[in-house]
Amino acid sequence: MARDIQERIKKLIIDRRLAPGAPLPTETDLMELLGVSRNSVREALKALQAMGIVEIRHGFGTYVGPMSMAPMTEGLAFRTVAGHYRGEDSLLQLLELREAVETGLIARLAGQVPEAALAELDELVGRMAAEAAEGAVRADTDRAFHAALYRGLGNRLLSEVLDAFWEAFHRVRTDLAGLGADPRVTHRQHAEILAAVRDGDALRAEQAVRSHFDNIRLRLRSSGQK
Amino acid sequence: MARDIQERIKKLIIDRRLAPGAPLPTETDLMELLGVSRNSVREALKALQAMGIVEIRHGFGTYVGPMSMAPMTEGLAFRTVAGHYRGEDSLLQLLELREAVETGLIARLAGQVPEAALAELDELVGRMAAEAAEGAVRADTDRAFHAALYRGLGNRLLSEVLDAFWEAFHRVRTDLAGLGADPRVTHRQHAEILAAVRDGDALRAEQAVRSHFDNIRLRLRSSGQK
DNA sequence: CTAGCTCAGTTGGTTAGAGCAGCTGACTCT
DNA sequence: AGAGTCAGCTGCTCTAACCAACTGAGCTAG
Repeated sequence: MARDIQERIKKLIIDRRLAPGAPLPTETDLMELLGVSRNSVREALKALQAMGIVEIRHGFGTYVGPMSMAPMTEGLAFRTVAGHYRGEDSLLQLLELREAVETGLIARLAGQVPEAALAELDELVGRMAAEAAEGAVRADTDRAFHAALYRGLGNRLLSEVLDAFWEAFHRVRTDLAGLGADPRVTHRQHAEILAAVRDGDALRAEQAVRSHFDNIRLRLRSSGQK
Repeated sequence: MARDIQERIKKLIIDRRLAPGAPLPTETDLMELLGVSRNSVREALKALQAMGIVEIRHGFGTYVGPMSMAPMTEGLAFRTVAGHYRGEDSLLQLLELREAVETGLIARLAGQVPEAALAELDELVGRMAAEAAEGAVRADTDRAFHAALYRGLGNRLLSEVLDAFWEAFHRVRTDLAGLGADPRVTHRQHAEILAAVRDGDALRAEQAVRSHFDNIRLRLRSSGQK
């Protein structure tokens, strides 16, 4: 029955064509509308909130959620942490998921990235160089580079999924292993990826991405032996 | 605070190294353990259930969930349906997400698939032929083909993610557009993919996968004009 | 007249206690 | 020995009350 309530609220969003950010009926209204107690309504909303379908703001109201990939990030991260503590190589699997997908995509991107995006990537690589000189590349910069790179594929859903993978990996990594790659190597590898993509050399681009992931994997293995 | 309860339950799973299927404390126990009311415990559990982190069985108990990708499938499907009804081409985006990822992966697979897996794929293509002769290829068969294909990459997480994409797409497609591809074309295209992979011809394999998706896209467009 | 404050009203958050419903396992009767 | 029953766990739903966050109208001070 609880399942049923969730479905009916979802149906309500669909039927009313509610866009993300649109207000939903109050808990009291939903009570009457669905003919169940407030408690049940709240449990259903909590579940929908966990899936990112609704957004609840205390003292303000309930709204249609952003439908982002945040819940997926959350779930992936937890699954990976839980697996890690039980002796699985879940973090490595997550990294290899990213590697498999990103190396597969980079070839299609080579030579296809518009000038504006290349300029943005140039700026990010420049920032990496500056940050490397000061000791460590900021995580945000790395994330922005990957996001800007695959934005060129022109699929927002794909971009969000890749970003979710990135974030899940990053969160688990900083939680478990002390993060730490040689910032100068990181900078050099990103510069190489960008150069290959700019030249339209698909094979070299793929090799560059693979090297980048090899580097991360190496760091993971060395710090993970505890 | 509700957020806090969820985190503490998650922490409990991590700290106790609980594997999927392991029993969690009862609601009453969690009440005392966390020092909150039964209601709050239940709301937290509902949210965790929605994320697949716990599994609740009425009259039996609460258990650590399978941590599958099912919640992601759920979320993706809803996001796509909601977007579709609001006039977005969300279903097409989901298809292109699959296309981008699968065409990227197939090249790495060409010539690398062990004989046992090829035999399994042969069997599935054979089943497709039989089903096509009877009118329509069963969805399960198509799903099994894609699953068996990418299983060869040796990453369970990756396989689950791809399968989740497949299922989300399939569910939305059958919900929205009347499903319907020419079953003989479907069979032929899968046979071609398998042949190219067996020959180790990466380019041909990629082209075959792309054709397959082109075919689906075409059907989508023609039935989606309502 | 305006800027800022206060307070009432709305909305979600939390608690408490009661009874319902599904499942298991032991106990009993045949 | 086997099948039926019942007691006890478990989670599920409801009601009723109060707490906490936010908004906005109205009031007060400048």
